[in-house]
Amino acid sequence: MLDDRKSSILRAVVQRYIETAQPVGSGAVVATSDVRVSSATVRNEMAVLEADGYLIQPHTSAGRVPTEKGYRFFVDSLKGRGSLDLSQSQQVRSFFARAHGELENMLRSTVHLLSTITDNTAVVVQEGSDRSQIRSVQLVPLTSTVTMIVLVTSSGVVHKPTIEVLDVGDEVTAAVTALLSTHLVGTPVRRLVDSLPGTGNEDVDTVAAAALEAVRCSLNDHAALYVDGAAHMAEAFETVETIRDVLNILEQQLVVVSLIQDVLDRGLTVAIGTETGVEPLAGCALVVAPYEVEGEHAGTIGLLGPTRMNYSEALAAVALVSRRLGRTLSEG
Amino acid sequence: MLDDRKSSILRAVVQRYIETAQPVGSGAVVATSDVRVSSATVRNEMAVLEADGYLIQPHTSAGRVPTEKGYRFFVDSLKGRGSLDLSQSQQVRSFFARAHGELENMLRSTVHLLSTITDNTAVVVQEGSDRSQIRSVQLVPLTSTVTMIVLVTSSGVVHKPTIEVLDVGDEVTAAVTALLSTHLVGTPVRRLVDSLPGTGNEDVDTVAAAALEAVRCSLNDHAALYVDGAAHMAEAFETVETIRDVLNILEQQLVVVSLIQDVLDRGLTVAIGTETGVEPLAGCALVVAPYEVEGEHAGTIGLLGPTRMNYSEALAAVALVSRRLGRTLSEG
DNA sequence: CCTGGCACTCGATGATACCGACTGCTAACG
DNA sequence: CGTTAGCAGTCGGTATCATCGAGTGCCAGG
Repeated sequence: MLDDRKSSILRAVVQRYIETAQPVGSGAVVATSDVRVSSATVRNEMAVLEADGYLIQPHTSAGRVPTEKGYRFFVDSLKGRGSLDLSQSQQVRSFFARAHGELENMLRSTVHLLSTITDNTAVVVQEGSDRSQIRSVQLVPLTSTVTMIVLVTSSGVVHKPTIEVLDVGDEVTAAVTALLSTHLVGTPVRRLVDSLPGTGNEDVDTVAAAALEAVRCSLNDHAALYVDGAAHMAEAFETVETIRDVLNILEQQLVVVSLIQDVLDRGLTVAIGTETGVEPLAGCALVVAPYEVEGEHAGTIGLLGPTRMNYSEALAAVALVSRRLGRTLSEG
Repeated sequence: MLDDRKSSILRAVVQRYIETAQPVGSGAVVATSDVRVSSATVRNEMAVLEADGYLIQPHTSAGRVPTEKGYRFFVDSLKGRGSLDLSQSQQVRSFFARAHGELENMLRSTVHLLSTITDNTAVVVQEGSDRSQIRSVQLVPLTSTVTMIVLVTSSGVVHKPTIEVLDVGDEVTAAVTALLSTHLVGTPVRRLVDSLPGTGNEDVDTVAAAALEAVRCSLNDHAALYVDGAAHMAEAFETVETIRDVLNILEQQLVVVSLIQDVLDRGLTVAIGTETGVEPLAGCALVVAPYEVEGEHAGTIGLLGPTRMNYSEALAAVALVSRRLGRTLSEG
């Protein structure tokens, strides 16, 4: 599509724009890229790139700014070649060397790490691992009418739905716990039984059915979202309206989770501007990478930044952290 | 301290400034307050108020803007008289009528409600209720070396610390679960036993001791923070720097939690600007109210906004929501 | 095809003037 | 003596205008 020289020029424009956030002129391209031609030639090429939709001019006498198409070309051309500087990868390494403990905390720290080293907003979506098993299930009465079911999966996720029960005694609770334990513990969460065999005790059967239903619900919704570094958004954009819009999106967990799953489903690792499909994120780009625990997809980590974010660094960071996170979680 | 007229004028200035975010001139005071004097008289009074530190002039030919001292006087003068409009209190009522379910979700929705009806950033700090009891404790092995302890308190909080154990069999896990259950269930979290009696089985004793220590740690830190509506900060301030600073603070859970506890300890319900003791919050005000579950302090809800926030509304909202939340949680 | 040169465009910057909101002061008034 | 009308003065905000310069498109010559 683009010959070598156009491609070099385009990459140089994007690179430079990412660094300076200022429109890039032909002179700057000659100074920073490896093309050995005059600025006049670059001007001619840039006019073509503009006609092809890779660049635009904010106004006649300004330099060029990349369009989404321009960013897309840039990102595609650097796939796989991202790199982190030493201190960053050092930080990641030492973090995962020290990392331990419970899943929730682990993800919370990971999202903080990712945000800190890249100066962007980081997100982690933890999905219900399809193949994880139920490790434990227990009914805990909280009040006379409310009982909490505590269910732990092998991936370390704790579910805690509540059900309303007309007060039954401790024996019933214990019986239901035993019944559920027998039939659920050890089974994969995706192959949850539809119903439980009757026990002859009506109270036990009623409570057990309600509990099973609550467990099913809880296992289905469960996709937890962790966000960190939203404050970086205030540095990335100049107008408060943009910041407000982006923060609003970030607070809608459902939107973010489905956005990320959608991006992943489309086989992308980077979604630029309107590619996200979320209108207020027009000025943003999202870089994602799934992580795997024991060979199974377990969640996704991502970085959200302005379209002029440092893609090379973001891709490398996301790739490294997802790999390390998966490995650490697999080790348990 | 201030005579009736000065106080009326000062209140009018603050009220007006809260509404318009513009410096308030003597003319505007005459138009909006109930003082029946000329603007010249108001000017004289305002000069005195400025000398006394209640107001400042951004520049010579502008109206007056309240100082922190001015806001403080205003807030003190309306204590207890806050009011919500009908649709807002209606929303609160219908929310709590429908509200049910598990504590974590409950608090998450509450903080969202509070943020929505007031158009400010809302926070909820859930503290470990001192008198809540341990309802259940169980060891759940996740991997061969990591075991999770799931502990549920009567307030519905689930603690889930992990410990590392050199692989012991299921019998040991079961024995430790039984041991801990016997000695912990039913005791208040603040009167946790120091040690457990020996059982003669060395593995059981070792694991039990580790588990007890982990439980103690987890029970001690536990103050969860919920934040919603941070996007409103982008509407409250005009400069991105301010927004960034405030968002940064909001992401530091520890700072926010101790800020709120500190404000409460000082017996305040409103902390204005530097009264918060957190430098980047100089332009913010915090309105807080504790909530009680079964007569015991269980946490705090708060609203964070610019110093020119609507205090009357905020005080009323925080008071109403904390009362309702406490009542709903007490019912279970 | 490339390039030096050149006229041109247009945002950014800065100077200048003007408007208007608001003040402080003073003198008059009840 | 407190209050008020009137008035001169202050100063930020806005509009106007000229200037500057970065960057462009185009053309003619290599």
